[in-house]
Amino acid sequence: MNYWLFKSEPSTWSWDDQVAKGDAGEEWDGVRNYQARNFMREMAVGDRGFFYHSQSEKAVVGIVEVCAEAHPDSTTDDERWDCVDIKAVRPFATQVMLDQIKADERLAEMVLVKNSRLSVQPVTPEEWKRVCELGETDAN
DNA sequence: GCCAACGTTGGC
DNA sequence: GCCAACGTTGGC
Repeated sequence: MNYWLFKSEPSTWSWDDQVAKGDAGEEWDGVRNYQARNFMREMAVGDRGFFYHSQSEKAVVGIVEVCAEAHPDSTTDDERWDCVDIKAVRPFATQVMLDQIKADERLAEMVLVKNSRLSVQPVTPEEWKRVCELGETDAN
């Protein structure tokens, strides 16, 4: 199983919106960046990801699971863009703020820190464990 | 609201 | 195939 991070502006699509979709999940559509798309194409059903709120909150707020492999993005006719479906698994007991991540030397190499603009990104198992620890949340 | 960083586009 | 111009993202 691989780990990922999905970034969203809460004003556009928030954790609460994601939770409201329940186990049916929802397309992670609207991605128009090749790197991000390529990561989604690598995802398998059952992979886990962090749900990150950018802009005003800048915090990891929950854990999601990939529930459908990459397929054409229904919000465009452009065949270049694929997306996966994800569903909410559980919220973090404590949100993990970007500041905390930046301050943690074990997380210094996270893509979130290194390339803050990438909206879908891989997370290493070590980073996964550490962020869950900071969020006081079950990593599994 | 500004601006730096980065990705994409299009002219050559 | 390079690179300038432009648009977008996201942190501050």
